[in-house]
Amino acid sequence: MATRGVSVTNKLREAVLGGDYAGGTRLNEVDLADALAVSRTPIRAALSTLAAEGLLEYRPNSGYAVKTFAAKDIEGIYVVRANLEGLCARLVAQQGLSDVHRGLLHKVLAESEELQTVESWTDEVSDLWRDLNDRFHNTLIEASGNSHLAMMLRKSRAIPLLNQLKFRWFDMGTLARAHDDHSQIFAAITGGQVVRAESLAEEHVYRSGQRIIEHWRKMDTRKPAAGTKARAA
Amino acid sequence: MATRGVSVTNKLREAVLGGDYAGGTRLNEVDLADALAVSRTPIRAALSTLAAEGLLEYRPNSGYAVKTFAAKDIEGIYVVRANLEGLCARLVAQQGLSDVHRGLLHKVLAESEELQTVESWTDEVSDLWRDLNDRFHNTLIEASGNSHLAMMLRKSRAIPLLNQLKFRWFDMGTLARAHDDHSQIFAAITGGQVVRAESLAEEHVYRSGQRIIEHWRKMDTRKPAAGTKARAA
DNA sequence: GTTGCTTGTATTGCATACAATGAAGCACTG
DNA sequence: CAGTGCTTCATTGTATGCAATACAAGCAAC
Repeated sequence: MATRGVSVTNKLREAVLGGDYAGGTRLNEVDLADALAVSRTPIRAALSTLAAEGLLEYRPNSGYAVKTFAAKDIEGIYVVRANLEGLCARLVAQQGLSDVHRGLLHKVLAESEELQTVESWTDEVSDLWRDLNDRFHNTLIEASGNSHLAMMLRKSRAIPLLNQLKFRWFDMGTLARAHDDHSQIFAAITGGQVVRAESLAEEHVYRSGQRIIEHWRKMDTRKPAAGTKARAA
Repeated sequence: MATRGVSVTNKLREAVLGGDYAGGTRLNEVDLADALAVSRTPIRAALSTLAAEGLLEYRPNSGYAVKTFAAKDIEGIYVVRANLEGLCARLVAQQGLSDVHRGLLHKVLAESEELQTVESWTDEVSDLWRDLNDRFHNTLIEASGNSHLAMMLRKSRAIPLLNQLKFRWFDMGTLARAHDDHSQIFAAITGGQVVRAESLAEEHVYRSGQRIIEHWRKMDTRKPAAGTKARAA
């Protein structure tokens, strides 16, 4: 078993990414210590780690707060992410896929294909697709063999609150399009079409980013009172 | 004045980036606490922060060690960084430069031009150029107005040991070429040549990366005994 | 000589006590 | 009544003691 510090860090990270705390929420050390049944020490370790990861904001003598993201921030993040995913696809197309990775991607695409047959977009389908989507992108990242790129992309994908939003608003048409994008990217990669792989991947991410920003904006304006210092119950 | 934790973090970060510790060096908490005349608590905070930043590696119940970078890692980092700097230049070219930023860049280029007249490449010149180079790139990043991109680039440029290597091996020819690159990039941006700005910036970083990898490789093979557990005096 | 166990020691993990800081409320003054 | 300074309290910052873990040296058995 890992140390308390590590497991608290993971728990807290999940909570923040999962949207358990509103943006701007201040995280009180003793409350967290109570809630997780540990002392303040591992809590502090976790908080400083998450702050360095960019999920929290730190102000000396004042503590940690969940970082807030405006729609404009999300836009900036997605521009970067699109570029990096494009780079990733290009690298993979250049150096070719290993049998293992090709197998994994093939499996993901087959399961995605199967998912097309469902009737309507339920939460269950949403979860399934999220898993497939993650597996597709993660496999590509792994196949690039570039650990720094992997780290950057991980950071670009870890945005508080986003997880609870992502894919909930999907419909079958959007799913079909996303699945088609994945297929095309895969085809371009296996076909050694380097430039095309890059463009497709970049465009794929960019488009899904546009959609997310749209919905983020709605969510943002729905509770503008938050402003600079939102507070949770 | 900031808290001890913060200032220790900064001191340690500088030390690691400046190459005070060999790659793989284990950082002992009590030794550091002694050396910096604080208790272990702020030391631990600093270590966990730096680990999250990717400068140190953490192993539960074993402590923190300076992350080691093989030439291949540097290569991977520079591929990413080149891409991001390209994106940065593109964004700036798209949205145009503010008067302030144009002024700053102009000043940097003027000073760089002046630096061309020196006779030989001394350490002093090296420091001057490092400053100018940083200012050029940082201004561009700031002008992009994308804080996430800024963060990613900061992480891509913060590599332990690199600072002590960078530019020491330059010569006047290399300087001339780098300065010319900067000028061209600036021209492309002010001229609104979006694609050209991107290509130039990407290529500029990529090339300087190639040079650095070369020298890193030399440095790497000079002390291969280090292996997995190099140790500093 | 090698393998496995045991024990000792160095080092990290955690909890807690206390100090320091900052923010909110209060009385006091103009 | 507005504004200012003080007091108080909640909260974070730091130090330190003790517990737990990992690693290495030494020993014993084969």
